[in-house]
Amino acid sequence: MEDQTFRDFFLGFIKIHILYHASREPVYGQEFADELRRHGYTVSFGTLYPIFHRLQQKGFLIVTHKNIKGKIRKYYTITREGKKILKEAKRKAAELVDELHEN
Amino acid sequence: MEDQTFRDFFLGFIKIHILYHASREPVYGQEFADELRRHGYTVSFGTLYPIFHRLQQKGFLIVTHKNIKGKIRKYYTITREGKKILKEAKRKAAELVDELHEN
DNA sequence: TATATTGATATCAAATTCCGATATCGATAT
DNA sequence: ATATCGATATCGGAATTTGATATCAATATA
Repeated sequence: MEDQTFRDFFLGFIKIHILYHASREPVYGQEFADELRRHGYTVSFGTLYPIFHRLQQKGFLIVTHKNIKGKIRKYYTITREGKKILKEAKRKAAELVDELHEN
Repeated sequence: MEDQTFRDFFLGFIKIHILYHASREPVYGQEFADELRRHGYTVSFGTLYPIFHRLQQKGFLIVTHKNIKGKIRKYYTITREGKKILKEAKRKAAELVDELHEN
């Protein structure tokens, strides 16, 4: 179960995942797609890269280029602003889970 | 803190909230907007109503019209299909929260 | 009888986002 | 030269989001 009729439910989750990982260590797109797949999310690069770009453009991530064996990788790291959103996301996600488990 | 630079992070949360409430009792738009506001989400009716419509169209909700003191209300209730998504959402949300709280 | 009010849903057009497919990039291997 | 490899970028069509505005049906009021 994971298809196009309800992917939009989880796009926010994916964005939060990105912020979280980028708060722990620099992340780049290709690797992150695998990480997401491991968590059961499927997302194409046509979706993923623009998300990275927007998060950067909005000031939640910063990027550094790294040349790895001749391949350019763009590593993203969270910013102070990004951390604020992440914190808010943490709170809201916890609240959601609590509510979902009320009797 | 809750503005248009990161609303998209939480639109999925809102949709899950809808499914959850519609699994407990019939819900309608106007009332639900208040409920969301209580939870710290701001969303206009131009966003909210189309979400209800799509959830219904995709078979996750069913609607019944009720005439309350002359005002028509559209009460939405979750379907079997909707419950499946809700269950999946519950699992994914819990997983997200767990991950966010890892050291 | 008209019209204002009230609680509610519907829809519009512009902007943004999503998506799969396809292109591109830079270095190394053949 | 060109094929391959790991990676990022972008295209155009579709779908979603948004604030603003319209509409609806009944009742209250003038």
